[in-house]
Amino acid sequence: MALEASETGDVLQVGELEVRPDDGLALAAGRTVVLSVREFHLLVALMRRAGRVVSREELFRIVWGRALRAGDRSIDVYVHKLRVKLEDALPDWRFIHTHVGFGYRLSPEPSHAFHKNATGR
Amino acid sequence: MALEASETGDVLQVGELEVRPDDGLALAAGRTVVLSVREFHLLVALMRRAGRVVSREELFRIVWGRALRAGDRSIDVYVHKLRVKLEDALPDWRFIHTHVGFGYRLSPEPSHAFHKNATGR
DNA sequence: GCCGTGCGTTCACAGGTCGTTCACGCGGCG
DNA sequence: CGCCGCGTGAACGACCTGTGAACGCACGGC
Repeated sequence: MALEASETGDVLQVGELEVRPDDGLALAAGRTVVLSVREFHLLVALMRRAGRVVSREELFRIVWGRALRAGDRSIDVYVHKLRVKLEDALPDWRFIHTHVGFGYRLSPEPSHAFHKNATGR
Repeated sequence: MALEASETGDVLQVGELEVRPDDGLALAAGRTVVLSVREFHLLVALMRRAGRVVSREELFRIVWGRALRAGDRSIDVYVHKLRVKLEDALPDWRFIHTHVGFGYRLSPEPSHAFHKNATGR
């Protein structure tokens, strides 16, 4: 897996976002972001795979601990909740990008980026 | 920031173009290029055969998983879509070259190169 | 026990994207 | 000229996502 720290007091950081899995703490530019348990686990999972496209299957298995059933939209809903809270905390950045047919990818990008074809969605 | 570790298997690279088949990720000069599933598979297929002329039949079989029917123009359409997005991401380079009657060949060439008759191989 | 609140799941509708197929145009060649 | 191979824009139904809301539940206070 990643060569980032393992479970010992690690601090995940992506852009202005900082998360401490062990402490159940999420910070946006220093200010704490209030998340529910699911939201938090989902964010951690995404941050541990920052920059990569993660399939819904994988995300669901990691966060929910079981296989994703066909038609289950929980992930979409939680991604949305996360987006709302992140956008609320850091309006100028977009973190969770959709790759249609593939999954989601987390990485910091200016929210006003040209919507052409590069680094988006 | 997370280190963009390279723990995944293969990373295809052609010029400024980089593709990670396992992650469903395509990068152009570092910036991610948003592709649909078909576009992505087509690009992967071409990159795995970079520098060689690949027939439509072969490409179709690889990407679509079935035999190319006479009159099917899907390939042309997708090659075009790919060209547009690649040109959009790397305006100074042309990647997909048509070999009339034979197929397509992927290799990086300066877009302003004189169209003589030699450049590729 | 009764009620308010927060959470996680599921619905339903709306909007977007994708993949395929048409239609039209163009240049090369017999 | 007529045909063939290819480029390209558009049309269209199928499929995928975004999103607000409804539900059922667990918990804690009163």
